[in-house]
Amino acid sequence: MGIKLSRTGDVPTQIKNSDLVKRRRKQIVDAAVQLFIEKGFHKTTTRQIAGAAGLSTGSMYEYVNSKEDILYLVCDAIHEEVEEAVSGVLASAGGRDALSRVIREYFHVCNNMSDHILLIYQETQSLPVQWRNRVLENEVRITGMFVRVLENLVSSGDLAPLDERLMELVAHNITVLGHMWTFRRWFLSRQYSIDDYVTIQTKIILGTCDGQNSA
Amino acid sequence: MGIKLSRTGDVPTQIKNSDLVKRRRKQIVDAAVQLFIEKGFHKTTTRQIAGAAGLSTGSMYEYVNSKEDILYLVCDAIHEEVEEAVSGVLASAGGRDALSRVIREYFHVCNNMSDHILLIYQETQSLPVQWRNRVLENEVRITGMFVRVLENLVSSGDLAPLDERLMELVAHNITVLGHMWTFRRWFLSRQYSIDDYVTIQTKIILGTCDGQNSA
Amino acid sequence: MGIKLSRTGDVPTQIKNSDLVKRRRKQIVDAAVQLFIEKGFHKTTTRQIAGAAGLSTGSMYEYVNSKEDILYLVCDAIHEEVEEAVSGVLASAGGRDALSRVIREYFHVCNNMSDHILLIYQETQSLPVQWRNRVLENEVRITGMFVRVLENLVSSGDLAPLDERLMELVAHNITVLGHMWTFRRWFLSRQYSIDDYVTIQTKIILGTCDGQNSA
Amino acid sequence: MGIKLSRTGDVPTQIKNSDLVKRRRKQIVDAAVQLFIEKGFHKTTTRQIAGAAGLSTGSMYEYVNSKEDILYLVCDAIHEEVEEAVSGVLASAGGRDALSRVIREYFHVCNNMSDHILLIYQETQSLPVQWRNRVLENEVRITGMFVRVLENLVSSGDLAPLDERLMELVAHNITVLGHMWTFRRWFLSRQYSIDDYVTIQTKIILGTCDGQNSA
DNA sequence: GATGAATGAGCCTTCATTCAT
DNA sequence: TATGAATGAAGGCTCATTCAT
Repeated sequence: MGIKLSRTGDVPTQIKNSDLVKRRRKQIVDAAVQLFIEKGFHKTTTRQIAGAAGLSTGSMYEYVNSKEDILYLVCDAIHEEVEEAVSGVLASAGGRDALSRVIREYFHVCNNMSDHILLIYQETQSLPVQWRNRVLENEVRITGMFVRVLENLVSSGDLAPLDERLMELVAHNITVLGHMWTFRRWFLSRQYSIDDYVTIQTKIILGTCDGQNSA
Repeated sequence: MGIKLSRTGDVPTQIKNSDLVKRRRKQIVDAAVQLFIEKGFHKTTTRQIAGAAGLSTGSMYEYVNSKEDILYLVCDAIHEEVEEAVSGVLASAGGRDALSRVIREYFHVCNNMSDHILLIYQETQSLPVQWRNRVLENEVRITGMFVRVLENLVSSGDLAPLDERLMELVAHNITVLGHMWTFRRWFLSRQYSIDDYVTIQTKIILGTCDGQNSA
Repeated sequence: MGIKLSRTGDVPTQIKNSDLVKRRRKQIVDAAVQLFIEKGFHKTTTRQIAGAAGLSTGSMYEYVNSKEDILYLVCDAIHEEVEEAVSGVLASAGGRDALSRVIREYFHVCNNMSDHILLIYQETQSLPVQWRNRVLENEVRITGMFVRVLENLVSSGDLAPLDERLMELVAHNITVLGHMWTFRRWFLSRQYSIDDYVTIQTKIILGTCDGQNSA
Repeated sequence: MGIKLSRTGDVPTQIKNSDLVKRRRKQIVDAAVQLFIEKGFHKTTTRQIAGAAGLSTGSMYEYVNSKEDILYLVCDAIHEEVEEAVSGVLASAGGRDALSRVIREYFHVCNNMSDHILLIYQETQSLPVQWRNRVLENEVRITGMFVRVLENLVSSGDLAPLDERLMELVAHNITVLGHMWTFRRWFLSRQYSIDDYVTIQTKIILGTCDGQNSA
């Protein structure tokens, strides 16, 4: 978890200087994220991306082999950001209310990265299979972080023992309930602020753990 | 709820015979659903759709004004099918275990219509705003059905009184937890059968209701 | 000149009843003229014409063989209308001021049928050669009417003898100067009313005749 | 008048090298003029234009945004050519017979550019409004050149004083009588050579000026 | 390493015309 | 006669990618 393994190394390049590659790819990804969010992957042209990234079309194609490459890079960057944000809290997570704090933090990340998360839901399908799988794995790795939080809490006694499978599912639920805010915010926000949402869902999730306890 | 209001009447046509319109559109939608699922909206061509529907391109465009029309028709048909399936159970839903039964049914619908539900998550964005909104409304109408189930249970005494807002959120959770199976099945199914999934999530959801009670 | 030879008889039909043909074709032409003026020949569809004419597409094609047929019928109808209007004045044309009266009348016809005349300038080219020629002949036949007026005036002594070729050219000038009002009205009308225009151009044309006299 | 202001700068491009733009657009316009004259705007395909211009379709669209752009470029080029030709004579126009010389020159331009002038009469309507207006303005600017010739002649005493409005109308008449040769040449040329035409019309026009004098 | 012009396959859509009913 | 659904060739335009400079 401490290892931040940038998987983007797997996207091959024409360029030798690897620092330059990193720098240019950042430009590309930053530009692309915005554009993909605004107009979607298919309605964004490579020209627009290159332009927004401050590169010529030709140049861009020396740091990237296809438009799909860019999409992968984008998805990866998004996941990395989510992961990083979450792992920040995890570091300091301990004690009774660790779970609530992690949930709160994570849901706020989801709130802030709404568009990015939606992007992944919508465009992952456009990726070549291999990369689609990579993105899906990223997705479950994030869930894995929650599993570990739960495990720690149980082992520290801060949480009553939980069935292994249940624990995993609870982690998935946390993940997806965070996402839910991103695709239903347009509706939910009529009645709930993000804080309301966090509060209630937290109760529900914790209730799950407790309730299950007594079941 | 009993009224099956086909909203597709809003998509205008060149053809006068409205029975024919219904028939041809079914051909079109049936063809398109498959193709969209296989290759995505953008990688499916109108010629492919027309061909698969057994129509000439020209003919197809007498029943539809654009490729986007087709996408809308597809989304609408999917929602209609989901709604219909769910409302089937609702009719006979009563008594203590009504909620479990509805959940089970709904989750099975999600399981069966996995690809269709994914399709909606992925392609709704490609719709013109007005129709995108229509599709989103369909989405919450389905959630509304669960709200009503909960209300009925509470009012019949089969469920302990629930805060109004909580009830709504529970309904959303049910909806989205059903969807979760569609986008995480590739992973979850390694450890859970759909029935396992139903069982555990049902417990969690019911726990929510009970647990909340005691909170 | 007295003979109103409807040249439209040359456009063949499927239908026997020739009165019906005449009636239906009138519907078609009336509809088409408006549409062609509004949107031009190419941007008007046969469907629109049929619709506006109160016929089904199929029906229309029983009175007409092609879209070009319709254009020809339209051009012909316009010319017939112009011709008729002009020949009305001719009948009563005599005496010193006959020429001014004819000019005034004709220019007012041009003013009223501005759009129609423009239509002919713009779309004649889209006609099959044979019909294009027919339309061009119509055009010169109208000019011929002015030639005859001049001849009559000369032979009645109301106009000084004019060189034959000059006379013909004057007739063409009258015709085209009438048209000029239609394509330059947008500009000319800033400074001249149609009546100003008539007055001045008449002077110029008459001056031509007189001036030429003394030359 | 000495300033040749190419208005085509208003048509935007993807290409940065503006010399190249000029060169390629010349290829495009040259090809298009021929094709439009031969078959008309609507029956010419963009592929044909690109082909005749020695470009790929894609390439052509880097220099132009639509087929209508091409039509505008064509109309503009034609007007520029006419203007240039006429302004050539104007430069050396002075003395008694200046007007005749200008008329002769202009009518010969019309004779040589017959097809081009017809093209403008026929296809201007297919232009988006804004450009249509531009073309119409070009048209009156050319007329303006004749107005100025007349003014000079009057002020130099080579022509008797003329009413301002009359002068303007005479200029329009010159312009349109030149055009007349283009749309009626098919008929007129049976009896008049272009030189005959020039001679007679010149007399008529000059007669106008003189005759009007005495009126 | 960078640039940006060139490419051309392919897409969505239109519409004049026909023909079975 | 009248209807209107069906046809399919063709058209305008886009855009990911390449490559000469």
